[in-house]
Amino acid sequence: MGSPQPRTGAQQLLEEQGVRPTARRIAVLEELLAEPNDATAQALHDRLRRRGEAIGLATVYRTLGVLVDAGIVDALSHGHGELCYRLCGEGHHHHLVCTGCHRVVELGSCELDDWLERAAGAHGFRPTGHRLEVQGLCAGCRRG
Amino acid sequence: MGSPQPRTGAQQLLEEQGVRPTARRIAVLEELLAEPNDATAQALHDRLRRRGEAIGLATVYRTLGVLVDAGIVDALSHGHGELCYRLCGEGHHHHLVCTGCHRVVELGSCELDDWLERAAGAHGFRPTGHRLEVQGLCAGCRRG
DNA sequence: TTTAGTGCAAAAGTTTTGCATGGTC
DNA sequence: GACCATGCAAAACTTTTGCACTAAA
Repeated sequence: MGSPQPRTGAQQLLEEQGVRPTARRIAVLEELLAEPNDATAQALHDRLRRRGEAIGLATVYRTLGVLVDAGIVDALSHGHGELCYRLCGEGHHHHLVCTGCHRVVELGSCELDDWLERAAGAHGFRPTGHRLEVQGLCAGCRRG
Repeated sequence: MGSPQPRTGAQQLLEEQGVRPTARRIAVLEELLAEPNDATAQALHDRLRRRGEAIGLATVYRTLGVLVDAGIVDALSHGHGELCYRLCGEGHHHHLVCTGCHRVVELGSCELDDWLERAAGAHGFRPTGHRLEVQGLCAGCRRG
């Protein structure tokens, strides 16, 4: 009874979300757990190969798609051609990206809803979702 | 004195922004002036060809880049692989996109600055810019 | 005439897909 | 054993670049 051997956080996360916890998926998720900021699919693939995982690029893309669908990771588009992926906390939040070092911080509370409801309503819209991305400079980069 | 012949709005807009008003650039800008919402570079190219313009796809991309640099159009990234371009009004604003019909409305006033200053400051960040994209359903699509 | 813009084709880069194979339930 | 996941390679797609040529100041 109980788990005979400890499962990694990654494996547990996958099981909780009803995603089959394969070795590759665990590896991708571990890489994201170790990444405080966001990373492209290509970057994740590089790191996994360097770490010794025999994983294909297509699998990284497929896995990230599965993780996004499961709500485990977020795909951010910074406005260039590629998407960035990032493990996300619970609930609604936004990202604060440092333009100096690319560090990402989550803004937990979102107090936009009331304003949005009014502003969108004035145009006949009912807002169903929104995405806010804030650029800024973190304390370190302001000094540096 | 005065203009001997009326210039199109597009040509005037280019001149005002210090962009050389070539035939191709005028054509691209006219297409954007006629588009109330946003459009991809490929879509604009298609329309221009269909309209009879002998314009290359590369030129459309180059022109859009010039127009974005000049602040005449905005590039929106909806989170897929391609960028959408849209003629923009003056000053700081945000976009309200209908997920039903892809209609875009500009939200003129932005009341986020105070909140942002506080929220970002709590993480040691100084916000330098932000982008808000709101998804919603317009009145027509809610009925339809 | 000198510079900047354009067309075409090729290249670069990211992401997706087809298919045979291997792993998981 | 049935089904899902994966590796590999090829394809699809968006965007950029090189270069010869043309148009604008």
